[in-house]
Amino acid sequence: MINNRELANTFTLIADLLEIKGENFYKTNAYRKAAENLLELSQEAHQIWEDGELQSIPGVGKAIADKIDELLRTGELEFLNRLTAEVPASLAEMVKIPDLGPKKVKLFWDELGITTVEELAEAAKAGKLADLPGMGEKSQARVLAGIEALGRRQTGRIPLGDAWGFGQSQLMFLRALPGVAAAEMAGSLRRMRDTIGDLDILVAAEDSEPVMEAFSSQPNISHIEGRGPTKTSVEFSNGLRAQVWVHPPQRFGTALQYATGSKDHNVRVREQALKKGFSLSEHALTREDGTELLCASEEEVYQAVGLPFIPPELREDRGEVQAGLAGTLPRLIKVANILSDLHTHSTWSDGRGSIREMAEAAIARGRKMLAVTDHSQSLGIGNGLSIERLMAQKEEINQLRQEFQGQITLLHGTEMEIKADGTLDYPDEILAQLDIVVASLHVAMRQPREQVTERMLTAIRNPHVDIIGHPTNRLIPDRAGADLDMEVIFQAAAEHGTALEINANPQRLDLNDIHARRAIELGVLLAVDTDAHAPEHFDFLPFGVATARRAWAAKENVINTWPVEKLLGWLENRPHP
DNA sequence: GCCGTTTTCGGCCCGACTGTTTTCAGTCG
Repeated sequence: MINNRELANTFTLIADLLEIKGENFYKTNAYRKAAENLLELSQEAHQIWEDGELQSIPGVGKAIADKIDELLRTGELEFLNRLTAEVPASLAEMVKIPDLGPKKVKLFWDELGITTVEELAEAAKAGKLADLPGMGEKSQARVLAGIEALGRRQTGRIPLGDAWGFGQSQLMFLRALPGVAAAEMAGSLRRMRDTIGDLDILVAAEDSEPVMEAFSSQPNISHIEGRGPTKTSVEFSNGLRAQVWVHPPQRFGTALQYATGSKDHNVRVREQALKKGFSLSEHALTREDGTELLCASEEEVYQAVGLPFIPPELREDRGEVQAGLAGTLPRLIKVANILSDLHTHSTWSDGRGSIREMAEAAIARGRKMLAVTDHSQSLGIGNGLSIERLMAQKEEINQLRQEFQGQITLLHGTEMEIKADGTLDYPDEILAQLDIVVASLHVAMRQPREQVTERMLTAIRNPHVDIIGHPTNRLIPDRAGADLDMEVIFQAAAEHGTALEINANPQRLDLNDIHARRAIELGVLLAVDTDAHAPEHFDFLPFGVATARRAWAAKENVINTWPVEKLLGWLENRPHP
């Protein structure tokens, strides 16, 4: 069955080819928008199709719904076949080259018959591009540079955790420059997406030139892609690209709002601004008579267009503007609300810290409760605990519990394997002796959807299992998660009162934002845990909380925010229908 | 092609930077 990604790729291809053909911008944009929305669905499109509800997908009207229907029924699309007969599909590869768009690609195709990236590189090297209308020596050189850059950038988006540290160091560098009043991260890093395309940084300064000069003179920059008074784009030698904007402090609010995006959110906000009689740009809110309303803070921007402040994590055009207008935005969970970490490891299995060290690290970060959940016996690679070792561990925790009394509550638990054959790794009578049970999938992830989903349901239905750890077991950026029927998982978790984890490790962030949001809608409780394997891993927490915020989670949706007594009561007497 | 508490037809955000141009087109975010 064709999945959402394949559908999205098909519509993106259609958009690219129509654009090269010179089709109306709004029509091509409609295909792109539909593709993006397909990727944001929490369910598979074919399930929606079976219910006959395709047009309930945002951006999908009759024409696109018919095309999805044809693709799902036949695996083919007559419209696309006719289109590729007219415009070679390989041209879509060429528009991915930086600084090349549909107009230039069409020019090379019309004038020189070029249909592939290889032919384009040859033509550029042979000097055939420079004489074309609108082209010149510099543009020809840019084409070659773009093809090289395309090769370098094949790695695509980078994990949030990797971009975070680099972004912070850039912020510190900029904030230390003379004349800089403020510097803030913007773009997808500020919105805390799980992967980051490039860094967007906003600087407040009266005089932009010295800032741009200092920024683009850093030794680890491999080349400067653009350099103007308000915007500079560079590529660092590690392959990461960054853009820096400089605006005067009194315009910082509009500029930060603009640079944070997302693009779709900004379109929505600007529509709202127009209704209030303003044209909104990064510089100001401009009235129809041309006078400007300057905003030093984002709060002022949102207020002026009639909206409450919208937290960056929500700015994805997933209904946040509408909710803001209706006054139904959630009160988002905060890092400071988290009292417990319910999924951590120690040297008993594959952790790098003793239980004592982990407890001390948790106390230092203000946690009130810590669950020690080492791996279970069948996970050999993780030094999983036999029943004998599990019981010995209980002794150690009982002793430490006395020692840490009044500082932190220690729980004895397990991260239990959901085994390949669908059974669980400890018998129920052992699980009954533990304070908390996290059940996770690590092996046989490539089983067919029905089989792996059924394994997960076995764990969810077990009355001793409290939390499902990193439900899909994806790894960012390389490993897709197991092919689970998430809708069925969520319904079962809601029914049995089993919490689903948002694993805060930036390589995991699993559940992701979209799945977690759907889970909340269906009444599922979430657990935000670090899965710490070392004391410093407790610092992953903000990534997990950010993912929960992106899922529109309020404090009460996340069991880690509950007071210790309430959470202990839940673990003890969880309703098990 | 999609969409609607100002619309079922007529809209659909706004600007920076570059290169090739003497006023603008293309690309990008």
